[in-house]
Amino acid sequence: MPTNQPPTNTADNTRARILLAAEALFAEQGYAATSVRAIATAADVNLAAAHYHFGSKQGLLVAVIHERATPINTHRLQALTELESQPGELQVDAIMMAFFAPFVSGELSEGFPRVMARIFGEPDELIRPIIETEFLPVTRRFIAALHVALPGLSGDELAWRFHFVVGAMLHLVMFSGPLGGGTKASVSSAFQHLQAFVVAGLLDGQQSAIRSS
Amino acid sequence: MPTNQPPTNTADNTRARILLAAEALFAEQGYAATSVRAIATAADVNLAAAHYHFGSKQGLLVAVIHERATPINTHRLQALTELESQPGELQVDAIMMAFFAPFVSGELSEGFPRVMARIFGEPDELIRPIIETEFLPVTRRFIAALHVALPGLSGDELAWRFHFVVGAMLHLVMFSGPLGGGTKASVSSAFQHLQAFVVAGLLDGQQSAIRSS
DNA sequence: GTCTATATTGGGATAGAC
DNA sequence: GTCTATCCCAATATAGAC
Repeated sequence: MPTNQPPTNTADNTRARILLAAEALFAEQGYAATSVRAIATAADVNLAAAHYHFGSKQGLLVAVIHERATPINTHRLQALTELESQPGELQVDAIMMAFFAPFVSGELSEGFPRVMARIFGEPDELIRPIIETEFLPVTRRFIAALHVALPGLSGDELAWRFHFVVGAMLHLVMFSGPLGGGTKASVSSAFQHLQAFVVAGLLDGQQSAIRSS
Repeated sequence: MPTNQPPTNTADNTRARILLAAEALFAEQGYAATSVRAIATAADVNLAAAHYHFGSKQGLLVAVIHERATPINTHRLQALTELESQPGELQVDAIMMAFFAPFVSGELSEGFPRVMARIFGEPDELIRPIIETEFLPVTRRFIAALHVALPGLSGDELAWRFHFVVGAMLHLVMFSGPLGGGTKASVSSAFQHLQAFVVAGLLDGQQSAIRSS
């Protein structure tokens, strides 16, 4: 009769353990500064196992991001679709909430968000396919929604502002960790500050007919 | 009589050439993905020369950043001091202009700005001393100036908002290059968008008594 | 699917001649 | 200050036994 022993290593959770260790180390050190050896060691897994399951270091990164991006995309789209189906005008702050919330849901800042914040330091050839595959489609949906909520802005203007939103979000993540000297606010409160900041930035230049619901 | 021949390699411009090549490659690929060998080759310099002049790869990075940060800091402080010495209220958008303009002065987005945008992907131990030494003092001055211009905001709130400003700025730089699919606006026009966005974000929650000069 | 052992390459850094 | 040559280590990746 199998007692509930702690998960043994010889199980097929090997793949999952590698993913968790990789996420943690990529978040701490970035991609290039992390070795597959260090990941295997942290996961208590043999080096060859990592290559067996993911093929290459790059494949491991793609898997880590895909694993997290998929549910985030689902939640973002769910929230956005629900907003769009509601009567009344689309609110910018509701759209942004739908964008931010799934990104930090449940987790602290020591994980996937930091992986994303660091990944942009890598060479373009590495990150471009990841960004385009995992995030661009949903990003376009959000920009389209903002286009409805902010009819006064051109597509160019809106695209830039959305970049600013993402940049502010990722930079916040970086400074929520050991790098944030002096700003020790909790992550959720920091995201409230972010929310107010970007909503104001997005609304700039619009007629103040907002808050009419 | 020395004719004006193209700068020869055996001159003491070796150090300068290494710095230029390092800046270009760090901007393209990031720090970790760039080898000192590649830098030496690009600079048409011997590998040992790089280590002679800068000691280590990290020393080379520090030198690259210091070389550019120093004049930027000077210009930023000059502009800010001039603003503070003028009669009338401190304007948020003038402060931000003083912060942004020296960062992109003269240069396109293929250089130091991209180095800065990528550097945050590196491990904290590498970048923290650089940030604190080269940028934190001037950053504090700007936050203090914003504190005068935005008396309604707490110090915490202001610190966060400044992080957002920096994050938006650095992300803009990344997407002004090959990564910016579809958003091919010129860098200066992009910075005008950035300026409007962050000023609105900074002003959020203030009484609209601005524009009173 | 997991391990040992290893192939192979590339990179940081230095010694020592010039 | 510059060069050649090299040390030494770390890294990705794979072959092949189990």
